[in-house]
Amino acid sequence: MADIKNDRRQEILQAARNEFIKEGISGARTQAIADHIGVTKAMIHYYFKTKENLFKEVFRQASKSFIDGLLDPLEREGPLFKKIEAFIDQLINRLENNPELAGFITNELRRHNEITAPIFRDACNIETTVFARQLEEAASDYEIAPVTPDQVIINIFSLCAFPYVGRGLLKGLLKKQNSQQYQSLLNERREMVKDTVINWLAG
Amino acid sequence: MADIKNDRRQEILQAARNEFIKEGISGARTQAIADHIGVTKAMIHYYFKTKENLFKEVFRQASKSFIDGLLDPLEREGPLFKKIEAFIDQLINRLENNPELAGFITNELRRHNEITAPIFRDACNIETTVFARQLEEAASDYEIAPVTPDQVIINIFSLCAFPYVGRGLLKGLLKKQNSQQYQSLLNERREMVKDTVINWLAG
DNA sequence: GTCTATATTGTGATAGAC
DNA sequence: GTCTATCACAATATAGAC
Repeated sequence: MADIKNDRRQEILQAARNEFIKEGISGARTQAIADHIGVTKAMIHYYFKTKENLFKEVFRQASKSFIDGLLDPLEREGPLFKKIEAFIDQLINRLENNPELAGFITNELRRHNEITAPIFRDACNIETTVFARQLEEAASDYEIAPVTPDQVIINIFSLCAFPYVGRGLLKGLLKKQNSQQYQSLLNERREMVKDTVINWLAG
Repeated sequence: MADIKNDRRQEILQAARNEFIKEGISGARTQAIADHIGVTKAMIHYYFKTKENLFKEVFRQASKSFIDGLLDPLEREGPLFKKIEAFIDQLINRLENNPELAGFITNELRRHNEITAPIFRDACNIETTVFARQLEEAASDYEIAPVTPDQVIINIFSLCAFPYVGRGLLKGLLKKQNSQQYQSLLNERREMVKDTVINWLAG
């Protein structure tokens, strides 16, 4: 039946997602994916033809799940600073729920840009027009310093995502061998990132 | 002679550095390293025994070159905000001079933590006692908000490094297909990062 | 020190039986 | 749809000649 066929396909995709996120496309092994759900490599070929096809599908879904709706809080009606806080909350929630996802996406974009950039670009089919206009108005009313939406988004993403993507680097630099020590630093950051961004804008 | 032996060793290390930074340990090929300097793979075995040994040596040098002296501006005498600005300048200089280095280190730490974390920890043999004391004094004099040195360093690293490590992600998100457009965003950031950090501390 | 040649294992892909 | 068996080749490691 079509349902059985679809189930098996989904099962492979799920196992592939785990393997690719953990190992990257270069380190991932089709054998490991097959083993994990108790089928043979031939099944992967049957449903996806090649490892690269399977990777592309995983990367597409990973990108979509990370990006979809991410900027929505900025596009709703409401006061500027409230919206920024809601956006930061949502971004940190996503990072917290899937701590490896952002690192996977950034790294595969770095190492295999040819393959991944078009897929990621496609997933980033989102708008920021409301937010851009609101920033401009606030700046011309002298409520905030004159900044571009691009730099606001870079700042917020950097402050939120790097502690996850660069976790190992920061743990070494700050000498936090204990993971709980580092996690409590992360917990403190939610309000701290909001302060950092708002203070910067409010000047 | 010992010098010739040492030269060839260095030559292999240099080629390996390029290959490993570009491909990571999983994607790197010993054949590619050998080809690049016109020797055979047997040479690599002669000087380093295994690919993993060679990688460890490359990662050790990469970590040291990134970390050594990095926090020095914070440990010198002088006013707090000047020191922070000098630190940000130096960090961005290093990222600019070697845009792939931070991404390499963060990713190998994520993917091969068992191997890399001890090496990186060893490279991070640095002090921040002067800076920590200065932050504490400024906070008790109400010159700045009460913050820990750890969070200051996380904020600065995030704001400086993520635009390089997560370049592909941000380019997609901001729809900058043109690399020059993205580079000019990076150029604007040097002063902007300083503002962001100082405004946050000054409250 | 450096190379050629080869051992050994791993890895993605696929043909063909059921 | 699923498996067994196998191909073709890539990759690291290494022995042995020079």
